[in-house]
Amino acid sequence: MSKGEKDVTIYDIADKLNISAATVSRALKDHPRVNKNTKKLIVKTAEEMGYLSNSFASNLRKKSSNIIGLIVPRLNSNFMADVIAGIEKVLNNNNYNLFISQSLETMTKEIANANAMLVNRVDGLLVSLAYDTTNIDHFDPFIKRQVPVIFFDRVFESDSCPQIYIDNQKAAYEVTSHLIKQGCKRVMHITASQLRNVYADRLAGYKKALEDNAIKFDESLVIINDLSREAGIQAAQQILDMPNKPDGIFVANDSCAVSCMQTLIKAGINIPHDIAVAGFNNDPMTCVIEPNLTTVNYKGYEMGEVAAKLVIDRLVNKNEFHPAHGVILRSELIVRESSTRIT
Amino acid sequence: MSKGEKDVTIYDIADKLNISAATVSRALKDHPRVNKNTKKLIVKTAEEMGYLSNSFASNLRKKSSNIIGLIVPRLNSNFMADVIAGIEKVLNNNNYNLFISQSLETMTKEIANANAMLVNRVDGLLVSLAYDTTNIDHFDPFIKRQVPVIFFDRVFESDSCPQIYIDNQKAAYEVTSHLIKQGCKRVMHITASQLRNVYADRLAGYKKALEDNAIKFDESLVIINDLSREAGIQAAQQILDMPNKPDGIFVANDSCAVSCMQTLIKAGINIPHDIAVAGFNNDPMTCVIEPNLTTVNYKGYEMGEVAAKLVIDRLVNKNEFHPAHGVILRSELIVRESSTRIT
DNA sequence: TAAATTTGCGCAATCGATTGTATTATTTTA
DNA sequence: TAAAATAATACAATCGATTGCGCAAATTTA
Repeated sequence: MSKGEKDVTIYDIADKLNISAATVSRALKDHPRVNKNTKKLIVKTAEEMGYLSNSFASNLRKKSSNIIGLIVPRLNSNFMADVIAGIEKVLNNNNYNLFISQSLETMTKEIANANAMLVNRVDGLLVSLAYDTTNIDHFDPFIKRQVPVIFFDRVFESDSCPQIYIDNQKAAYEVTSHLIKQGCKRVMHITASQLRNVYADRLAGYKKALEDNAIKFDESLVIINDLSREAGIQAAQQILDMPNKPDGIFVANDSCAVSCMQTLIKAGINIPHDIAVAGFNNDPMTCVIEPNLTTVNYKGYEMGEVAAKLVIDRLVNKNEFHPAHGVILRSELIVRESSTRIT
Repeated sequence: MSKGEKDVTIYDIADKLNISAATVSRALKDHPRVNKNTKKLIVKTAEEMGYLSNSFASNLRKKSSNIIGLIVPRLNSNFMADVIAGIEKVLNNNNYNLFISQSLETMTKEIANANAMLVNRVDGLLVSLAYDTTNIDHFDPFIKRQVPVIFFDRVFESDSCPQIYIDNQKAAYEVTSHLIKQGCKRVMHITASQLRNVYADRLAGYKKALEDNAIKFDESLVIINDLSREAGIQAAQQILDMPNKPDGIFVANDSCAVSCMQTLIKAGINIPHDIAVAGFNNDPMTCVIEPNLTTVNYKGYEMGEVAAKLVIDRLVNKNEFHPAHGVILRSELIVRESSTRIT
């Protein structure tokens, strides 16, 4: 099988140069106590011999992997792509690698992912929770081992883990208020699992806006589903069957909002005049659908950066997490035609 | 710093039970030469003590990581999400983990990613190439070390690496033929870097279809860009400036096709009657744009599965790669309103 | 019942890099 | 020039799991 020449080790280099492996090791990591010329020679020889440091050995000895784990619900969104880009930038600058996995919105897979991260001994963990995660016991082993765990976007209240998110309640309040200002009297809200802060807070913001506008909260105007495209179609059908239809809809994500809109439009509903619609996330899709979708924008890239900086700060600079665990990032309402009645 | 109790090792378990570490090690991996009762006791004790196998030590000794690397141009597409899901399913079933990274379409980052994979000693590597990758020298170290490298979708001709892709030429031929059948006489083609098989083959298929329909190939009807949304807008503007406009456009990906269409429509062009349009990939967006976009569908999930199975087969079953290196998967033309003139 | 197997377990080397503690060579200081 | 300080290198233990080999006990076979 392995006709391939054996991997070159620091011992091979040491033998060749008649020096000790310790010096080779130190030279390769630019230790100050090694003579400059020796260093140069060693580095050159290592290169010539095709040396590749064995990270297993190194990690074993150093008890660290320089790998940060990332667990997200899904990868196929622009938001997550931005988050990842932000994380990668910071990690690369600090010589850390990223281990990515997706839970596909299930706690089961999230647990499996966490275990994989544990076994592969990541030095830190960044997490955005799945829909149905009811507790975060699966992250306890990390905390016990002093591996920093940081939640972003879909966070979980925990004293041991910092959290990064936007003010979802405020954002939802703004969306709902905006719809009301456009003349909506019966605003519907479509959202997902109330286990997740992002959806619970958005519902809270929605309720608060109703309240502040003296509109009575109507339970029948709230739909909780998985915010998938299919769910959007179903929700639309449900709306079409309603005798007393809403005149505004605030959907907690864009792809669901879009499919819902499409279905409504096909059924002859005029948007925004019969029903005004708003989404959340500012997905590229929002500018493809006609009329363009009002939505909430927030910067995934920045969120990724902040999360990564927090871990790095903890790992590299040995800083304890700031006592105030929450970092709240900015978001903005983007008004487009799907909700514009007054011009 | 680390007040956390030290990690439990097999030696701790061995001491506690007054047996050897060798037996503990064997018991934990269910070695047949260990008594069933001893095994049970060891497993139970390990659990109680909160034992976690140290993969560094294990990997060092076994010279394998059980990690497969994945390098893709971008993560934020539905196609890639499907691919990844397919890969993960197969890998999980075989007790392998996945290490994901994105090149963001640049060779520089692709090389950096490859090096990270090398350092972290993945057991196998799955790759879809960036736009501007001109050679695959950065994968040589893997091949030298007998680490299987498999290309999918955006492949590179190489004797050492199997390739999985669709028949892009045929698919493009079908798209172009379809447009011609709808009455198009001047079909434009918008595509990307001809370094990549997918785009070179699509151009070839486009040319072949023209030829077979006795239409002379016109260089000025081919635009090569990066197929981004912005590029689609630019391309549309370029078209609008043309004195002799095309009456059909075949774009090599959907998001570019969509933004191009949007721009054309805004300028008063009627699609499909003035210009018929077709894309590639069957992104969800194709059913959001009006008129819905004709496109080519191919199954990312299956492609991921096949790629992963190939590595696993090589690693687990020690099978050499099949002499016929290419696996060609099925694709299908999906005709929608953006190109339907005849009904 | 003696011989041959099989079962169960331990010894000790090994994987390759790191690092605290010598040790030797060189330079500086007194 | 001897003593002290510094620079450069080497020694050897260590990280924790794996595994070939050996040995004893238990079981089977003849």
